[in-house]
Amino acid sequence: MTSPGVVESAVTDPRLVGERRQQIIRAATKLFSEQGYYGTTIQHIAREAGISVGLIYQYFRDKDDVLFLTLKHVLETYENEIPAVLAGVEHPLERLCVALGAYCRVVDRLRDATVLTYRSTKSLRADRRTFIKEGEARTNRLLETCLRACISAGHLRPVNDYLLVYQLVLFSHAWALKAWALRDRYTLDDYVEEGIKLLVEPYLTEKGRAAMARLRRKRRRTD
Amino acid sequence: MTSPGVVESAVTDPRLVGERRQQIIRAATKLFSEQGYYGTTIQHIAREAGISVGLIYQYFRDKDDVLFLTLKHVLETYENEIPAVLAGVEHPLERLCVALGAYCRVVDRLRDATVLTYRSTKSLRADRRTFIKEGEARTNRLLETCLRACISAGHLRPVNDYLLVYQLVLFSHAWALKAWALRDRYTLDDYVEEGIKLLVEPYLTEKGRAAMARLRRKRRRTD
Amino acid sequence: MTSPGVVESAVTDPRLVGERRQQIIRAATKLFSEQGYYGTTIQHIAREAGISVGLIYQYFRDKDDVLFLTLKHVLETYENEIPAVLAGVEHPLERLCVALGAYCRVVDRLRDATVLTYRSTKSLRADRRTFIKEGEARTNRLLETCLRACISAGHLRPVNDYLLVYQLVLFSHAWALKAWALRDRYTLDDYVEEGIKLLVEPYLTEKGRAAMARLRRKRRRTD
Amino acid sequence: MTSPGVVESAVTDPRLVGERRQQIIRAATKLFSEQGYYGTTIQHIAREAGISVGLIYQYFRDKDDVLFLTLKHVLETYENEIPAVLAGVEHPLERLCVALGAYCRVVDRLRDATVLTYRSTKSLRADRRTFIKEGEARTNRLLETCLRACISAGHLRPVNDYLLVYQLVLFSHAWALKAWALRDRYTLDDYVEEGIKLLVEPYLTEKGRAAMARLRRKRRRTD
DNA sequence: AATGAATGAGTGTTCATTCAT
DNA sequence: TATGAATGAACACTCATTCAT
Repeated sequence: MTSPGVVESAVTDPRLVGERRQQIIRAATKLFSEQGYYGTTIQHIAREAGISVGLIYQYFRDKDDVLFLTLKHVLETYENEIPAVLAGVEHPLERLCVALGAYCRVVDRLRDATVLTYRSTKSLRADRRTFIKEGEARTNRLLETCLRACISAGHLRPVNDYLLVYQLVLFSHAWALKAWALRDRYTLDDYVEEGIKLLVEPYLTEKGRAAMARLRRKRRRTD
Repeated sequence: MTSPGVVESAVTDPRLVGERRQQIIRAATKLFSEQGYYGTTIQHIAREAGISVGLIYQYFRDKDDVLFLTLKHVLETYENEIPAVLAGVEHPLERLCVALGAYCRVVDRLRDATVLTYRSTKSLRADRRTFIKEGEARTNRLLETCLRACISAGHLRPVNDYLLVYQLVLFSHAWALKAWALRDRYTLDDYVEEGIKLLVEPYLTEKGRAAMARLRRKRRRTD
Repeated sequence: MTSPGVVESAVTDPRLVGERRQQIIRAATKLFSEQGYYGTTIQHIAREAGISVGLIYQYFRDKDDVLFLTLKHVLETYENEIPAVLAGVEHPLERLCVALGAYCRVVDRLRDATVLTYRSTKSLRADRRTFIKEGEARTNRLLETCLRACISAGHLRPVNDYLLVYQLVLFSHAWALKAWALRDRYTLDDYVEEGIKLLVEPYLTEKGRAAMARLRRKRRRTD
Repeated sequence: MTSPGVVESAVTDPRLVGERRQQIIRAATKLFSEQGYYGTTIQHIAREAGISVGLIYQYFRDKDDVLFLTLKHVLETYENEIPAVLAGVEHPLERLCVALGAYCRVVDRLRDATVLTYRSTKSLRADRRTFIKEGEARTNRLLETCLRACISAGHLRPVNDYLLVYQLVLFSHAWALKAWALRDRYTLDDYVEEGIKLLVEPYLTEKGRAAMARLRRKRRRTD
């Protein structure tokens, strides 16, 4: 059959395909996030996007397709945004902290869509569910790389990096998943700061602690 | 009108009500977990439970009711199990570790239902959603109490207990949420052990480290 | 099959059959009248009658049976009540007026059930519908006899007695059918009085007018 | 929220809305009349109308809506037809007789729907029931106006016009309600003629009788 | 004779998908 | 390309009826 990651369209002009899909996915993300996959109808999406029902079926094969591209879009945002923010940052510890901050900020921006990831992945066809999970794993690896660099450089003592990455990811996701319990107590920046204190600092080596202090001073100057 | 946590039944015999409800919830938990709330029909549940469709409506007002009691059952398992396991355990650090282990073990046992909590809470009526969230908060407080006792006793250095509890909870939930990524690499016991290393040990004080070592020796003897 | 007017029962004791049926019909009449045939469930009737669902099926074959006996009961009330009131009344004009008054009074007492007659007769099986219509015709004939006696005696000029009987019946039924429009403007007694002015007096002969005046005076004395 | 008399449609083209609704109401009127509201399923209506089930829900919110518009259609026919027939008729007595004839003719044409009015009004939501009753009152007023004009002009002696109007209305409705007892004995025209003899002529004044005779002669000439 | 738990066919309604224009 | 009216399979829920106790 078709490969799991590709969605075919009846329309040939690739420029138009891109535009229309973006338009539809924007609407779908909003509605799926607010009312869930099953609470959102194709007719809702069409109205929200300002187009006709039939047109959606020119750009997506079925509703599953729309959900899939919606979730894929969230993952792609992670995969684009985090490396973009890391570009130019050299110091391993700084890279780790910046990556965590970037992750949390994307979660904040796509809050509803992040929740959607937890709620609706199982609504997908099996092969696409796998595809989405692989995307998630790829994002984790971005953090894993940063974490390992810190360990190699001796800033962090050897820890179970595999599980610690998950804790960092869950910490970020929690900003969306447990928004009702967190947003009243922390600003986003404070939350990231607390995350570093909780999930990075305890594992710092002597060297790491010194490096961290320097980074803190530097940051304070540039602010 | 009705308080959110109570579900009425057309059947009067309380013994029968208890039995039938359990029978239905068992079936519903299985199916909701496998196929989600909307992917599961009342017909499915009836067939799985070995009863007729109509009978479900003698014990639950509607499908929402079935989901609600299913989720409530998960929460009640936490709230019963964890205190039961803690009974008789004295040392603050041991209580914390035992609580984490108990939490993970309940998650392991109700793995599908735990995932269901994340997927389907939003499908509930608003007041019941709140009710479920409060149940979750109550469970968190069980861990929070253990954690604070450790800090008061000087075994753990002062940390952001509110967030650390969330990390411990997420760590436990991850055993269900990310089962596909974890169950190949860890047994449940190892996973708990790693959790302690990752989310408890780093915050130990000098005193805490000594106490922990003693506990470890004691445990090795009793095993 | 069974003859249309007979309803069989699984219970043999005829005394019990009579009592239970009355108990059930009382409940059914109330509920059918308030919520209509389809808006009333057998479970409602059982609760209202203070018995179990199963018991109803010991005394009636099905729901249709219950409706049938309910409607039959209304007709029988007419057929018993009107002759009872007429007994001993001699003068043809007085008999006509008394009959109309009795009819209206029964309608008033069985107001809801009378409306039910209009609403639900069609819900019956065909043969029973006919049976009910014949009962209605029988009641009409009671009035028809009174009316014809007045004409024969020269109190009323020859009129279309067949249609005038219908007008008298409709006038009585209107007290139930259009209650919302009539009960604010008239007491039951006034309504009957107006009915006589409207549907009897205009057809009086010279002789009839004299007789009517005498009757009026007589009645005033006895009041 | 929505005013009780308006029914919204998902379809925008007003021409189509009109056509489809008429098509559906025609089918519904037939079936509701034959089998009653609860005996008729949406599937039946769809098949009778030659369309799909879903389409009905594009033009009506629910089954209640279909019944409501069906009943409303009957009332509107009265309110349109009677004034139309009266247009150009000058003489008060002629107007009254023409109005009664028009009323009976509409009842004849919408016979089943008229019975439906009696059977199913209670199946409507409360606010709509009121709406329908008001429509009925409006139709009554058409007759009331004719009747009062006759009294003012001295053609009819003073009578209880409020109740006489009801008798005229019931007389017309009886053509539908008691069709089984009337249609074998009268043609529609004869029935109307008998109605005039029964419910108009007895109340004529001397002047009225003379006028009536002239009208009769005139009519015989034009026929 | 009496109970009420259990059944399951049948109903109103929704909504993904199609297709004539 | 784009529209939106039309379709009909599928679902939650009801309730007359049965039957074991």
